[in-house]
Amino acid sequence: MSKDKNTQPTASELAVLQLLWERGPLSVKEIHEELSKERDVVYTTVLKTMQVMFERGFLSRESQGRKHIYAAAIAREDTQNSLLDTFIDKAFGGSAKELAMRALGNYKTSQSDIDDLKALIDKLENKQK
Amino acid sequence: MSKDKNTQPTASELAVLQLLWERGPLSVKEIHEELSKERDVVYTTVLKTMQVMFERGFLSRESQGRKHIYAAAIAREDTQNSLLDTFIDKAFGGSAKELAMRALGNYKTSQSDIDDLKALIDKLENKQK
DNA sequence: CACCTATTACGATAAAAATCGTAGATAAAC
DNA sequence: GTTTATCTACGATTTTTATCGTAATAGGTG
Repeated sequence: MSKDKNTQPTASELAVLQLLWERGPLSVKEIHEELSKERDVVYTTVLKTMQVMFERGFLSRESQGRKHIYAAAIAREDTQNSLLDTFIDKAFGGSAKELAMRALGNYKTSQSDIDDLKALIDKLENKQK
Repeated sequence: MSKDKNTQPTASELAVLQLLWERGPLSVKEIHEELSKERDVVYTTVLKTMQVMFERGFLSRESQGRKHIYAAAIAREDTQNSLLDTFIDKAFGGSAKELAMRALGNYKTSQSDIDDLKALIDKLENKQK
């Protein structure tokens, strides 16, 4: 009913979630292979992390033969929103607009990005009136 | 040019920095008073945090009588940019645009916010061509 | 069926961050 | 000049997160 206090994934947990969100359910082995491309990490470290995530309710899993196939049990959008919320407070003193403008100003945007943004802004403007 | 790897303030350090960025140099006592409004925290905890921050080069300080007046030694914008960078990767799979749109979509924006955004987007668009 | 080996389970440790208590020092008050 | 209140210094501990090693097990393969 009331939500857990403890529902914000840590940095390494997020790395796992990203993969599952993007590619669907995966085994520990597959996650480990993926993560290993970026940095050195031992198999059992990943395993342990995912076991903890399972306990925390961030992942679900089903057995397939002797192994487990894990899936994200929390929604990407919800999670991102919650992280964003925390981050805006922590780093931008609560100003979402400041954050958005900084993000846009500092990174490359394609024409289609710009179109999307324009559309969003129109929508915001209309909602306003 | 490129910044030290190890120079990202932690969450509690950021809370201190925010205050200093907004209000200018302050004593430990003043920071403590401010932070106490939000959550329970013991004086020496804040002191210790600030001492560590001083060692880490995040704060500078000068003596005033028997006490120290601390100031932020790292720029707000630089720090925010660096944090943003990390955050975009960690939580939004590297997409600044996704992050920006989410931030805008989820929080209230005033007309003047919208005007600012439009201006920024025009600028981005022109830079593109 | 017996052997391999991929896989899980789990405890232990390490590393990072946050918290707090005690001691000592210095200025201010008397 | 003695006392008192305010601050700093700093070590120790706790809490959280990340890492890893060892042992047990369950399936597939010969």
